[in-house]
Amino acid sequence: MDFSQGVPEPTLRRLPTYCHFLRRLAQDGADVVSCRQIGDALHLDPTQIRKDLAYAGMAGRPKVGYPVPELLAGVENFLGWNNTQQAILVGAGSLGTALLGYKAMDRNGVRIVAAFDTSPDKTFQAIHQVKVLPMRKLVDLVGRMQIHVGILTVPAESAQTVCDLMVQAGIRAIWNFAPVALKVPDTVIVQNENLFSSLAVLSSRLQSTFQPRTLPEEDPS
Amino acid sequence: MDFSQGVPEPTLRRLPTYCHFLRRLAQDGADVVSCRQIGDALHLDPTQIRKDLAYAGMAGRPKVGYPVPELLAGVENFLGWNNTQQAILVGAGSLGTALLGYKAMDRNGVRIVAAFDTSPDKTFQAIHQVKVLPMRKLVDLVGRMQIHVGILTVPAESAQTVCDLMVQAGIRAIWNFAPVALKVPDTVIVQNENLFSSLAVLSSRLQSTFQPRTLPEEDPS
DNA sequence: TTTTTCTCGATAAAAATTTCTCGATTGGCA
DNA sequence: TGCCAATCGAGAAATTTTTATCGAGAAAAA
Ligand SMILES: NC(=O)c1ccc[n+]([C@@H]2O[C@H](COP(=O)([O-])OP(=O)(O)OC[C@H]3O[C@@H](n4cnc5c(N)ncnc54)[C@H](O)[C@@H]3O)[C@@H](O)[C@H]2O)c1
Ligand SMILES: NC(=O)c1ccc[n+]([C@@H]2O[C@H](COP(=O)([O-])OP(=O)(O)OC[C@H]3O[C@@H](n4cnc5c(N)ncnc54)[C@H](O)[C@@H]3O)[C@@H](O)[C@H]2O)c1
Repeated sequence: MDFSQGVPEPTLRRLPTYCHFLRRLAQDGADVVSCRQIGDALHLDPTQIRKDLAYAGMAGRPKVGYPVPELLAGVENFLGWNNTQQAILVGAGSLGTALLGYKAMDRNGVRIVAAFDTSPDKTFQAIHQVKVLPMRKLVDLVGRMQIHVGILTVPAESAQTVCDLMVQAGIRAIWNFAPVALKVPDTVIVQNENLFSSLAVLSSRLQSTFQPRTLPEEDPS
Repeated sequence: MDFSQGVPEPTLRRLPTYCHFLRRLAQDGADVVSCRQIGDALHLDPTQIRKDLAYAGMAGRPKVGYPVPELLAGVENFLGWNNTQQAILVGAGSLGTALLGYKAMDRNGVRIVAAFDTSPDKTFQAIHQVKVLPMRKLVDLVGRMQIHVGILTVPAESAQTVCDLMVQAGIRAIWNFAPVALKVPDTVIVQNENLFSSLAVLSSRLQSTFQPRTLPEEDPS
């Protein structure tokens, strides 16, 4: 398999889905699983799954499939989900609160160890067992705890400012929920999460079921 | 331009970003904008932007660029964001509450007109001015108000049940936040929103900055 | 007016990704 | 044991998406 370019992003995006499915399978006590089974459950092409798993370094056996526990462990390991990254979250608003309360995060590679906010109403409280601190504590805490991941859930207009602060503090990867393109040094990774992108795909598809964009060819009947 | 296959999904996912940028530009009173400017601001290739805009049916003028108001209106119109879809949300928990409070939704093609939940603690209250109703009211309301879009924010184990109910009620498109592959008839559109996909891309990238997956060639020094 | 420069539109090339095909391996079963 | 069916792995082909190139139009400058 060709690793010179790293793993294709689409593959990377599918792997967590496999993980989730495999976990349920493991709970149900399944020993082995074939790509076909996974494909049926997840509505994906078996060949593609096989290729994705190969990227993650997993091999199966003909006629049998993949051993579920090994496969799960292998994929989780590949994604770096067994040594959880510690993260901070900035912006303990609606979305921030939801993320703080999202228990599944722990099992998926990230643990939020502290939140930050400007609002005095929020600071020095705990939201879902995570302390909310004032912004001035950010740089020190990030440096002291060697935190690499920052989650950005402040309004769009504050995003760049907060981003700069994160970078200054030593954050290496930013998960950005604000709908802006952050400016960062080359050494910092930004992953944008844009809800409206998905929504656009949905509305566009929906719209085209009402009034298809393509005029149909003459019916050959 | 070739519309026989519909618009490419990557294009569709980029369009909302352009919209957001254009809105700010329009607020600032800009008359025209070139692909180059957009590309600089959004860190994208100008050629790609031009192609995306062409898919949306927008044309510019050489040397000048695109007129901002027309471009914005055109893209919004293309995405169906000017005749807002009404939607219901099921699962008024952490995430559901955040979405109900997300004001920007209105400007991006979807208005949540009602929420539903099984928990008696939640029902008959209003969250962010949206009423939360018990599940038994769902089918009637969806039918009566001719609602086509459903937002699914219940725990994974309830997702399929709720999905079936939505389909039965006449929902045509489901925006699914639960990490499961829903089973629906062909006529129903499902758009999955999987946070952990993005997170996987982020952690994988971060991991490879620490220990690149590719063994480096012999150092030529 | 003429020249220069910028930007679009269309087409072509390149790259990435998905899908297909085929042979090989394995386990089950007569 | 020997055959059959299921499944994997690898490479080829097809498709999709991104990037590059070129000519032309339009404004600004000379
Ligand atoms: N609510 C959603 O469902 C949702 C979904 C997707 C994306 N988003 C995006 O997430 C961001 C936050 O949305 P929200 O709905 O949670 O908003 P919100 O207003 O509820 O929360 C924002 C929080 O950030 C804090 N804040 C503001 N400026 C700050 C600063 N300079 N430094 C630190 N903290 C600051 C505020 O005190 C507030 O607590 C927005 O950019 C929004 O576009 C929200
Ligand atoms: N919290 C997050 O940040 C987050 C992020 C991404 C995805 N998700 C996903 O969104 C879903 C909800 O997450 P959450 O954190 O909001 O959970 P939550 O427990 O806070 O909320 C779930 C809500 O759904 C309601 N509910 C449960 N079963 C129901 C049913 N059968 N019919 C109607 N309502 C029902 C509950 O009463 C509760 O109000 C989960 O599938 C989760 O994986 C959550």
